[in-house]
Amino acid sequence: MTVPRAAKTQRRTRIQEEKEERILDAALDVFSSNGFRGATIDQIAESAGMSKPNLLYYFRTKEAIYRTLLERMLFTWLEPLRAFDAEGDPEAEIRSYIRRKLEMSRDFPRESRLFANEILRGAPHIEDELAGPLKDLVDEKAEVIRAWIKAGKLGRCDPYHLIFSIWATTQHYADFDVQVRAVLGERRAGEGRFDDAARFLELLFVRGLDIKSAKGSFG
Amino acid sequence: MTVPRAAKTQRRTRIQEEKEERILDAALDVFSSNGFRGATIDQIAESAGMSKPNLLYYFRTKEAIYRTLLERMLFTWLEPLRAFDAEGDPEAEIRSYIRRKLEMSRDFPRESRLFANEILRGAPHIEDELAGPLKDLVDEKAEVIRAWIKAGKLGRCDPYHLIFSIWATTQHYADFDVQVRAVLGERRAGEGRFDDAARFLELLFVRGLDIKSAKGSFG
DNA sequence: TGATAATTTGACCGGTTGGTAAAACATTAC
DNA sequence: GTAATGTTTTACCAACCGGTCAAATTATCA
Repeated sequence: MTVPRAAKTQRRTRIQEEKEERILDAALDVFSSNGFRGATIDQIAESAGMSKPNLLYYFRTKEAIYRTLLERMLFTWLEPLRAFDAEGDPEAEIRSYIRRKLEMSRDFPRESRLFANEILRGAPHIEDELAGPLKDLVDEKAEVIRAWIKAGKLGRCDPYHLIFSIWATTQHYADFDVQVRAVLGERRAGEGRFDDAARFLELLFVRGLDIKSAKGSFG
Repeated sequence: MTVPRAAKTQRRTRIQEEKEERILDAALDVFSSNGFRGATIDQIAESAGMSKPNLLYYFRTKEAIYRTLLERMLFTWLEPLRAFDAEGDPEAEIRSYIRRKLEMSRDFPRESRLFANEILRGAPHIEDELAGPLKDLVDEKAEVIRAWIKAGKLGRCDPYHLIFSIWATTQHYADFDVQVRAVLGERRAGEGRFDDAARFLELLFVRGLDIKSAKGSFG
């Protein structure tokens, strides 16, 4: 029998681990730039340097690849928000949250686009994830922000929309990259635009939220 | 001969106009929620209440429908930015720009998602539009903002990233609607979230940009 | 080395999809 | 009414696509 077909009980051979990684990387490329429906197994297989049946030996279906990718991505996507610390200084926390999210857009644009794609389509694969773990986490952090407001460390504002606006502005640089590049033109072609964005966004939020820093302004 | 096939010379029959409109509306539904590749002609045809060959009598290809939709959408999408007035009061202009964009997210979410989809895919159909007309318009408005800054009406900041951040935050409510709803839960289920968003965003930007209003604070 | 299990390949299949051909049907113009 | 033009339908096709199968090949290990 040749049943195992990747991860039946646990990770088996070194070759399995290696190939699966190559497939996932190729799939991330293809899915993030073509969407689930727009991606073909042949494309992924070719990009991973193997034949379609060979790829299907490691992942039984296209869906299986996609789901694996989504799972991994969701975890890292939430990492920065998890790091948001109630004990920390509001200004420092918000600044570093913005910076972290911006770094993710710079370093993992494919993951960001994969996520954007899924959400655009109505999140058919992760609706439970959104209404469950994500909502809980956001609720928790919103409470932190609300406490800061009550303590007078922050101007009054809706913490949910605050979080949304940080997500939106930072992910924009990954998801709408083509547009950003087209508009900026040759000016600041390289990674410089991420530094500019960080500067602008930190200023916008720190000032806009009327944050009273414990240790005064950094700048 | 039955050659005309929709708009050979000019708009001909009333029936043509009517059917084309129905097709475009159905196509907007289908394209915006499934992407170009994910949409099928059959789906569009069914949603428009006609047979596939009948639909193809009005638009020769799937591409043709998509292009028509994109063209229309781009025009209205840029409308709010065009309305941005150099002569106006900075605070009023930025407030109304935010409000207008937010209204577009509320009233035309399908168009917003169609656009987001196209950009996510690398804007294959509208790259010229982005690097040409869009860039020119943004350059022009960035100059306006820069002038306001020079005149001391606005704190120093990068006008391009300012525009990006308004785009991002406002379109977020259309493009990431599922996520927004999931996180907000039953709380503020209806259209109320747009009012909350408007309140938050206007506050964030007016304060964050350190705008010195001619007529003092509105609130 | 040989047996056993893991991996890879080529050939194939059924369903879907974008699009066509041609004839039937409806509408309008005279 | 009838001829010309505009519209709709039925039947169809070729390419693509997700996935299977069985045989061939390679790696592992006693």
